[in-house]
Amino acid sequence: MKMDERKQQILLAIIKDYIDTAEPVGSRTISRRYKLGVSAATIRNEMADLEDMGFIEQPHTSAGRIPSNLGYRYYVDCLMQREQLTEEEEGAIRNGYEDKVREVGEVLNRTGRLLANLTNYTALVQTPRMGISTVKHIQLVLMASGQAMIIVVMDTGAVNHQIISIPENITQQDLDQISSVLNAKLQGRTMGSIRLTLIKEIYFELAKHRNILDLAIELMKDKIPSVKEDKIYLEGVFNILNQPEFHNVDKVKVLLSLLEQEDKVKDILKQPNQGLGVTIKIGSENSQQEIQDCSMITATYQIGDRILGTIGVLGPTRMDYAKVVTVVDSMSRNLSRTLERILKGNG
Amino acid sequence: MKMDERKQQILLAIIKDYIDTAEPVGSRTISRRYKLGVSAATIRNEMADLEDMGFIEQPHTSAGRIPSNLGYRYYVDCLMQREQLTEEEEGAIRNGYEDKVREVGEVLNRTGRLLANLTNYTALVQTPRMGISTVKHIQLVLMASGQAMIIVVMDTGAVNHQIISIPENITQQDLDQISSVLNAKLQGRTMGSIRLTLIKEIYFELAKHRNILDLAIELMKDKIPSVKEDKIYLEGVFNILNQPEFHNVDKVKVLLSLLEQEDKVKDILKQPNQGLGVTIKIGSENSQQEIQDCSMITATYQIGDRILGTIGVLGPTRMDYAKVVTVVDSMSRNLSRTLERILKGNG
DNA sequence: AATTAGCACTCAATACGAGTGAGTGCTAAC
DNA sequence: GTTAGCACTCACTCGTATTGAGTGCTAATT
Repeated sequence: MKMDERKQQILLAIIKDYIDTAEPVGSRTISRRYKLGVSAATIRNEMADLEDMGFIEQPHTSAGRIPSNLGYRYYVDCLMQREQLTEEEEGAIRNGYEDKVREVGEVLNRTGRLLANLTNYTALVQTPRMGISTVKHIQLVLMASGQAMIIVVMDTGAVNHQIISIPENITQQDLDQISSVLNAKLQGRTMGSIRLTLIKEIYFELAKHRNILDLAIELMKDKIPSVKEDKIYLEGVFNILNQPEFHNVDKVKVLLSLLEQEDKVKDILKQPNQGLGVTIKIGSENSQQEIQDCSMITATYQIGDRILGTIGVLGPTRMDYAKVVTVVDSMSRNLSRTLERILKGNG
Repeated sequence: MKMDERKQQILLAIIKDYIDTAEPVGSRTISRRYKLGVSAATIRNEMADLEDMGFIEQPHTSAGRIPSNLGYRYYVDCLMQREQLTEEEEGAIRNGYEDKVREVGEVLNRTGRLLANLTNYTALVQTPRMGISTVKHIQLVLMASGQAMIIVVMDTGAVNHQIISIPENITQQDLDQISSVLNAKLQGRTMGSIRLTLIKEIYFELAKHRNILDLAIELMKDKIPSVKEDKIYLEGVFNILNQPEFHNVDKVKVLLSLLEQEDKVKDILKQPNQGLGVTIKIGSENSQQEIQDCSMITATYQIGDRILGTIGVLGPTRMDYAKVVTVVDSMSRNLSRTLERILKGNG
């Protein structure tokens, strides 16, 4: 069977209508609502063909058709025309980050909120991939005897801290000394670049201060590289409650408990990434069991040609692809630009 | 009408049964399930009285009775016996904080998780009220020309940071100088104690460095005191999905969108606080519209006789009060002890 | 050969009515 | 004061139409 012009138009009509109404759509509806110049009977015949080809399916015999995953796939690949942003939306994106926003964390946060608000689905924003941000400052603060806090500030504005155990006899002066050595050695470096050579340099530097040497080495080897840089900003989780497909509490529970598990959420975005541009995963194309009746639209953001991370929107397969693709694309470009401004602005 | 012994027993039976089953309970059920030594008919008569008195109500004519808010109130005030913790639960609370947990934030976090897990409702944990924690360290880091980050470490282990604008010509050396003055003046002080006298001291100290004086004063006056210390840890939000009263998505939506609004959540815990011990708010006793068919059980935690904050559990009015009261009480005491250990342990 | 009108058929959804059962209130007897 | 008995209520559950949107097939039409 061949996919001719008319079949395409009918498939398009079915998908558009279904995205709108969330109801199975029948031949009558199409012939009434869309001016295709043929009768319902003809449409019925074509629909039977489309079903044979696997693009649409029937929930039950006497119902209309709904798009299959394959149908959506054909739609986004061949039929869909991206929706233009309204001026309002364009404005919202453009003004999303007032210039006073300088912290990367804050930028990502706003990105998530905007994505969720513009699409009415759930937004996911990944922090920039480790290895791009560099250490700006390291500080050790004595909290109590035998306890210190280590604070690592990245040039992105990210701040990480953790409490660590130290020998009882270490003083704040000792810590200051270590801090200054660490700062001298690590400033401007990425986490990934902390290598043995550096550790040797530290060793050499502090060799005469045996009491703090071990601590310094430990920090270098274990504590600092373990600073976690990746995090997912989740926004608009509750938007799914507005979708008719989630009117039953059990489905909500499945999805929400997935989104509660941070590592699983990370996996969702950590798909082997297909280069630049917008990626669409439809239903069972998603590897995670729990979102196999959802679709994800993602896009990477970057500086130059270095990909930093991914942003995405998660919604039911019956999602407004035409719109979401535009929004995600536009937001990812804007995010790239904004990060470039912030990070290149620094030294 | 008088509340005699038997009425009490019947009310108690109704409430226990309803808490268990979430179904209206009838006279037959009571006479069968609870050995009161009287017939269903007698119970019916008593129930009619209890209804007149406002303690129970009927959803519709031919249904059993359910407790009214007033009924629950009478129950928790006069009838309820606190449930003992199981050994398991007691163990969980006791071991909730292994000794390696030294950060206040982490302690509060675990408190929330434990509360939610033990009760199967939603847990709310307020951070210790400003004014108790003292400044441990202040650090200024130059991020870019005209931009710096200010980091404030409290003795509780809380770390706050924000990006601020500074004059273009300020160098890291200038910032270090300010840092050291600020540290000298502020270490060991609470946020609340930053007063004009201190600012004058700074002024005196830095008078000869005109270029950084303004910045230092601004930090002291505006930036540092505005460090936000209060936050609510929310845990087990999705536990409400397991409650039959939230089987319909619209109710879920109302509650979840309330819990999304941080300031409203703060208000919930910020009720004028009734001294020590456990406080119970039932249904319409809550001031917030959205939780008028929920109950809140809260308790304060403190060091010595200084109240630091509140923890609480939010569930449907049909909540297992006997158990939750015990858990909340026990957790709040344990939290007080733990914080005491951490905070008094420091200098 | 493609299209369409017509028709029989399917089946979820809705409506309806009878039956069930848990519950009540009232009354009269204990 | 308590209880047995009874009539009554009313949500709930079935099973049985009824409806209506939808289909597939066939035969007539273009």
